Amino acid sequence: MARKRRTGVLRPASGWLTLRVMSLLEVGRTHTCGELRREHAGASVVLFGWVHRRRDLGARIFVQLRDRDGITQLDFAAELGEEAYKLGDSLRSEDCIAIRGKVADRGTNANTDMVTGEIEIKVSEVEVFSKSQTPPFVIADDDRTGATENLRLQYRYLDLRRPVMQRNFRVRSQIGYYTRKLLTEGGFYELETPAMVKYTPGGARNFLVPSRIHPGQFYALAESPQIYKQLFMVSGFDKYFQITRCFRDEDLRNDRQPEFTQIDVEMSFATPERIFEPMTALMRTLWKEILDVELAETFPRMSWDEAMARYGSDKPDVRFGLELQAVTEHVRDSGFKVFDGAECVSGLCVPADKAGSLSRGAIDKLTEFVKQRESGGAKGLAWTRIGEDGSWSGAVGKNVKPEAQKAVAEAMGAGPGCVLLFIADAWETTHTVLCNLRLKLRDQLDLLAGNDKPWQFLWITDFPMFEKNEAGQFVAAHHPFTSPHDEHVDLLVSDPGAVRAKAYDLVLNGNEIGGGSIRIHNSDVQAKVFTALGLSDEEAQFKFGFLLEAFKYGPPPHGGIALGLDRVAMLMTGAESLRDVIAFPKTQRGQDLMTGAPTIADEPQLADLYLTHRDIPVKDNS
RNA sequence: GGGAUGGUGGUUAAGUUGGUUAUAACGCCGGCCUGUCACGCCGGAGGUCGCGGGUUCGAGCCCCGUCCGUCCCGCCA
Repeated sequence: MARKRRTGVLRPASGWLTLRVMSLLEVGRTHTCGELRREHAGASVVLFGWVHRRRDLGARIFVQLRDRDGITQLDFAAELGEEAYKLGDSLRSEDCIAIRGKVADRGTNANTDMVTGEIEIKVSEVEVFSKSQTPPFVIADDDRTGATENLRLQYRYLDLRRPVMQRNFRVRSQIGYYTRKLLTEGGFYELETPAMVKYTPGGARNFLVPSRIHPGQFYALAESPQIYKQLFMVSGFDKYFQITRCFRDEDLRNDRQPEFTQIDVEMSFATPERIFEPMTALMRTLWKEILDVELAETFPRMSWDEAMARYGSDKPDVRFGLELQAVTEHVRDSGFKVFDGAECVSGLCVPADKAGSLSRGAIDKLTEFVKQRESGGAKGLAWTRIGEDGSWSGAVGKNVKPEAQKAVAEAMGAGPGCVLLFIADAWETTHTVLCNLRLKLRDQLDLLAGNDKPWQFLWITDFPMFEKNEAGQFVAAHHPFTSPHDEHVDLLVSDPGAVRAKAYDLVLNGNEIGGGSIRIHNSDVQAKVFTALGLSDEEAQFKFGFLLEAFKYGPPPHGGIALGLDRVAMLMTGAESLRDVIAFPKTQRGQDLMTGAPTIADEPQLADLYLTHRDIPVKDNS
């Protein structure tokens, strides 16, 4: 039923009276708090916002008024408006108000630290929309809020008022906008897929949703739209994208939330290069439009094998050198026991101009570092410093034969003043540890100093098709529909570990921001992959029968990619945590501190779902 | 599941070897102040030291358990 607007009823016929009665809310704001400049001087304006700070000088009160676009200084004084001044005197932090006043040029008194610092508003009229309790923490205009994350999450709506957070979510909004614009204009359909899907064991742990209508049965929240988007290709939609929520019930990290957002893309008749093209364009558009940064026209490609060999990582930070140098061949029979018995010996050469700060004590600390389990757990760190005369110091120098020293120095490009750091261990351990050591030295030795290319995108290609789980069985490295390279199909049976896939990741400054693959559309190849994975026909039918059935009806060759929107937002904003670009994130233990979720469901609800719970550990919530 | 680290007025932190009345800054409240901009000056209020147990003449501090935050490993594209 239509309701009569109250102001409509009250509003008298005559114009001047209307002005006096109308609330400032009805008048509407003329500007935001971020846009007034010197050229607006003299204008009469209405601003809405929150009281950011108040500086009471007695007969003159300055108030910083804040909205999402900025902060503008208000000036209250009795000569500007008696009533306004009285109200200004009563204002407190975070009151929500409207003001009317005249823009004044601050002249030589301007605050050059503020974009609106050239002007202030001489306030003649104030309307207090609502008063605020003293907030539990100060809404600081930068990162100095001081409040612990615990408290910030509990009062998330206040935390989000902070200008830095407002900026983060502006960027996030723009990422969505430009993604939709570019991909839609590029011929992609934005299509939706279900969040509640069939439960398929394997891969990430699923959140389960009990079915009321089907007692004892469950949906799963989608880990990703993977299978549905492939079915879209069977349906002939040709190019699809979606900005979609995904759910994974795995333990959280700084850059991992239980629900997160993907830019999900799939294309028919795809090759890896044909996927890279629109994704590169997308990154270029985002960086140009949002950060005004011109990215390279194409991003370099590097095979997984090369990335592992040169950086020990499938998501290398290529903003600096310090690459891994394999020296296993050169130190075979070197005379040094540590090297001779090892499966793989590899090292880093810290150049002379950076090696100065690597004192004996600093290297001892690095030795401790490489031994830690989270660094990869090497047995130790062999090292040597090369003297002016080319001699090697320490145990490595003493034990490694001169001809081996020469060969190693040559291979590593090492000269006087360099420090060489070696790990001798199993292949995987050596590479993992050196990767971690390399990143540690990046920070410790400030190796990014003077870096003139702050955004280094990289495509990592040709991932292994399979990896081994702890039981030694092959499991899909990506997912079981990933296509192997055509020339590797025969290896699926003879040597699965050697098979490389048409799978790729997009890496930015050492962060994986997306990944995808060309999918299998040939049932013979699919069958071989299932066999290599130890999946019987029955199991495959049970898990993916509907997809295999669909693939009997002329599936196009297709492939796609998924980008982590949250991670992209985190990198673009410089946020330190995913939580700073997700409006209402969960804590590391998966709780929402503001609402208290998750909570225990009551019995009637559980009964509806035919659920009973087992003994629940009683929590002491103090 | 494991490791590390933190929890002390509203907030952020200090708190020595276990010892008298638990400090400080910011915030808050009151007063003064007409050019501040993290305004300034004067005064004031505000504490179950996360929770439970133990050791002790005595615990913020030591021990055990537990809850919560953060980071990492396992796990996870």
